[in-house]
Amino acid sequence: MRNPLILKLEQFTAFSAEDKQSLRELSASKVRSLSAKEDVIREGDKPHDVNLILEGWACRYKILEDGRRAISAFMVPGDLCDVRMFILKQMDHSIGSLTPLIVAQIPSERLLELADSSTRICRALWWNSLVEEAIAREWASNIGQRDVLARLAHLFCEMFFRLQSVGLADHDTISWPLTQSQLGEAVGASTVHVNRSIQELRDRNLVELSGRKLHILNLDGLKDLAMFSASYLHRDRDGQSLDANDG
Amino acid sequence: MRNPLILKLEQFTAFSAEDKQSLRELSASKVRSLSAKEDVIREGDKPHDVNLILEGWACRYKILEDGRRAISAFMVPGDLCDVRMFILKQMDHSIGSLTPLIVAQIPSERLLELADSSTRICRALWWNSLVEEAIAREWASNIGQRDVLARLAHLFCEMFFRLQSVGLADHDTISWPLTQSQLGEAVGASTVHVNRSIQELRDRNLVELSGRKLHILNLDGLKDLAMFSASYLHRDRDGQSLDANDG
DNA sequence: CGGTCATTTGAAATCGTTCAAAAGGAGTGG
DNA sequence: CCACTCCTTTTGAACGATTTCAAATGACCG
Repeated sequence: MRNPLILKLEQFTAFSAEDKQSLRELSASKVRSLSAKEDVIREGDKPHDVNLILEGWACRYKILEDGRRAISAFMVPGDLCDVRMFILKQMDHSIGSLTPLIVAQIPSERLLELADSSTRICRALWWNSLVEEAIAREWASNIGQRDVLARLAHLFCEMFFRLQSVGLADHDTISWPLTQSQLGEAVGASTVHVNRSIQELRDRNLVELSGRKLHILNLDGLKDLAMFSASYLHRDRDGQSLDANDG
Repeated sequence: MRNPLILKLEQFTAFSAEDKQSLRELSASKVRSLSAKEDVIREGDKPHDVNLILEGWACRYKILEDGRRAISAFMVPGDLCDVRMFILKQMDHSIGSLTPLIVAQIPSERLLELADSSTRICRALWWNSLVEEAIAREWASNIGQRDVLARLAHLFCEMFFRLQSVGLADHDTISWPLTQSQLGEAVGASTVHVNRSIQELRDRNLVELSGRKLHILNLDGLKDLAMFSASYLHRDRDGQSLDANDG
């Protein structure tokens, strides 16, 4: 199996064989399996390891005082859960599994050592945090300015590109483990309305969603409806100047 | 005048006199004045300087294809506009002034040098980016899960605490330069609805908003309504262990 | 085959938008 | 100080989007 972290970071710069080897060793750290609907980390925790998702989906969430759950991000293979913990005293939100999950628990010292030892890897990790921030901002403006139909279309586009970049898109199809109610917690809409909006996307022949698979029938149409522009994902090898040349 | 960047970063760790001096010199870099409604940086730009806001308010925004403007963040004195540009090839959104603005244009090399020379400052800057990311996530869940009344209440709370931390709150009053239509672009609501929601907040004796001033009459009530918890602002000196002891 | 959870449907109630217009500042030039 | 203008705030009313509640249907698991 290709390593999803390496695949993702290579969107930024080309690694040397040595870089890749170090990153692969990192992912071979203590591997942990979780089932669906468990917490990887809980709000208030001060974790010592960084969790790298190898398989499955997770989400960042908060429980509001009135009991509802707000999902603020989805995380898929290649995503690092909590790099921020080098600095922040405690988690201000929780991370929970949405499917059975396989994560590598990377001791934070090892990650720091690696970043210190290779400028290329250090920059790539930095790039990665900045892209995560950009995704968070895009999420906010997605939810703030679009109607629910376009929000869903936008989310479908984003997850398609993100999974594609870690080798998890099969042509125009990705796995889609989310229930409509989880989708509602993410886009800020009721389950009923999510359901009706998905039907509308289906009627317009943009997507097909069944059997935990999302099949994108008309990517351009979906992007138009969502007003989606992929620039915030920064997949354009911003760090080319750092490229290693021994691949 | 106290330096807003120092005040802000000191929420994380206590600086030495020397640290403070370096930071002060940074803010004395080329100072630029802008009037309201200008762009500080435009989407697609590749800036070479980092802009530090010394006075005034700015916002991050994108223009959507249908012409509407989505505001995804407000920026106030002490905020650094675009640290991300060390890594990313180009801006994926614009930054525009909302009031007349005074910014220090810090050459990126100087900021990097400073970060290299002091672990304390380096960590404080890192902390700052992570808090910005947390603010972006909170923004998303604010807009996704709350009704417009609570969204406004939440934004009022956030800006109050942020301005307070850079010494710009006068007891329970902060300056509030935003028009209701700008507020609408930020919280994802029509101007009319923003107006009616503000009236409701007024009727409930939570805030008073007039003459470009926001007067908070009942902070606890406002926080309850907003389901506001300040933990995401990480004002609790997470980096205490790095504290200098010569203040 | 029953039980549980996810999806779908209908209808009423609520929230928020849109359009159009009036009222209220704040600044400018005479 | 007034008249004029521009911009923001406020109001009313109709319309549209979305939620809520309640119930039916479908899918999967043991």
